[in-house]
Parts: sequence; C-alpha cells; structure tokens
Amino acid sequence: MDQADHFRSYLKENGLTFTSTRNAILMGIIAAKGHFDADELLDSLKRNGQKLSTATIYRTLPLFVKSGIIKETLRSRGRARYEHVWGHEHHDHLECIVCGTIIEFKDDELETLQNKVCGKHGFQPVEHRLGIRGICASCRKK
Amino acid sequence: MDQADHFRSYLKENGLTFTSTRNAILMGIIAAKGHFDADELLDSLKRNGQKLSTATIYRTLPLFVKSGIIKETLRSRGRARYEHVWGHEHHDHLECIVCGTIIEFKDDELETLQNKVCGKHGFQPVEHRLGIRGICASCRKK
DNA sequence: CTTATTGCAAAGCGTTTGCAAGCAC
DNA sequence: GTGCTTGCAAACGCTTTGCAATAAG
Repeated sequence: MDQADHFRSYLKENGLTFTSTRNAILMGIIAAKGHFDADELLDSLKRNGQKLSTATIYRTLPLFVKSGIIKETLRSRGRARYEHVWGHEHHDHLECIVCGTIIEFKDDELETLQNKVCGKHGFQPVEHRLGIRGICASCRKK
Repeated sequence: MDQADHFRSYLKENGLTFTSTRNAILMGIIAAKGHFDADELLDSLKRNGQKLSTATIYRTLPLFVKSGIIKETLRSRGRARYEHVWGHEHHDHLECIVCGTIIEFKDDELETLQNKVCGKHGFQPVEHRLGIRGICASCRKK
C-alpha cells in the first residue's frame, strides 16, 4: 500500500473525503523531498498552477500528521516545520548556525540509549526530537 | 562572581545599564526555578507588585539569553520557553503528552554519543536540544 | 546633556476560525 | 439533500516596534 492509499483509508475511516485538492497537497509533500513549512508548500503548489488557500493548507496539514504521512519537527524562524516520514527512515538533525545547512543522521546506539533513559524513568516514548546546532565541516574551514 | 554581577558586566560591556527593572526581572528568573515563558515571568513579577510592561519583558529576555543567564528551549503551546541555565547543569527533557509534566534528566553516555556523531560529520556542536515526548509513569498507570 | 530604557498602543506574522458557497456521495 | 471542503476575510495570540516620556551617567 502506498502513501496515497494509506491517506485515502485514513480519511475514509474518519468520514472524510480524498479530494483533488488533498491529492495535490500530497503531491506537493512528496515533491518537497524532506523538510518544508506551510508557506513553502503553499508556494510550490501555487507555482505549479494549483488553486489553493492558506486556510486549506493549515486545515489539511494536521490530517497528514495524524495519518502518519508527515510529522512536525523543530520550528525554525517562527514557523512550524514538517518532515515527510512515510518511506523515509527516522533521523535526527545537525543544523549549521553559519550557513543553515541541515545534515540528517541516524544513529542506532543513540536511539537505544534514549530508550534506556526513558525506561529508567518509567516513561513510554512516543517520539523524540534531537537537534544539534553547531558549525558544519565546510564552514569550519573558512 | 554571581549571576547578577555577570549580567551587570555583560550590560556594561555593551554600553547598557543595569536598571532596577532589569534587576527585578533577574529576580523573577531566579524565582522561577527552572522553566518559564514570557507570560509566566511577567505575571509572577506583577503579582509581586513590580510595574512592568510586556514590551520590556520581550526586550529584556534576549539580553539574558545573550549573557548566558538563560536559554531558549523547545516552545510549547505556541510560546517560546526559557530555561534558567546559570548555576544549573545541562539536562534534557521528557515531556508527557498526557499531563504536560516535564521530567529533566541528564545522561553522560548520551552526551558522549552525541559528540561522537558530530565528530563523524566534522561538525562542531554548539548546543543541542533533545526533547522526548511520550507518556509518563503515573499517566501510564491510569 | 546625551544615550539608554520604559510603557503604551499599534503593527506584524504565522496560524486559526466563522461563514457562505461549492462538491462529493 | 446531507455533510464534508474550500476560500475569503476577519480574528487570534504571541511577539515586535514606533514614539514620546523618563531615567541614568
């Protein structure tokens, strides 16, 4: 089952409809390949000739989050950011404070250790966000 | 040197003044013992009879951040949250999505591992934020 | 006197919502 | 038809800013 099907069933289960607008938004999410915010998504869809209002974007994004297609990540410059998770492995971020580049990484040991910490506190993790800010390799050279 | 002295010198170095209003805000930060947001800080100071406007709070908090007295943490419910770091050890957060409780923890292994990951990418970390959201022990029992 | 600080009110900005029109089933 | 969707514009909530008054050195 691909993500369009998955989204469709999520909607059906909740008495909602898979409209062409929602399909267009899904295409936009896929096209974003990774991270985006509401405004970027809206722009990219409009540039492709899609008729769309901000209200619709803001009303639709939570549906994609609830269905597990995307998830919210750390906000940046005052805006909520989203990450396409369907078909993408979980990863964390290194964010360069000089050039703004975001490096994605995944470290199993780190994940394991986090779960261990949760266990110590009787805490059942649902999701985590790890963002490390610093200076990337190429900016350090300069 | 205590934090009031430290803040005072930070201000002096930047041609700014240590006013009684700023002193009151510092007292409020200390009294908050841990985490707070602009609104909570404003309220607590006003309750104690301090005359203070929102504009001043918002203009002053960045000074405390830059001087290293406090730092911004993950926002919650749309508000920027701050954490008193002067004299407090670094720690990360477990945030319960049911009751909202924030559990602080510190894990050296986790820190070490994070630095190792940074090393792998030639990345020089400046700060990191790890927030794990999930369900706390007491909410799980219910 | 000169420069920084404060309060007020208004503006900003991302996000949300009420309402009426438009679609899907 | 009934109920979900959409766009528009207005509302919202947190944060920022312009301006004039005030305080500090």
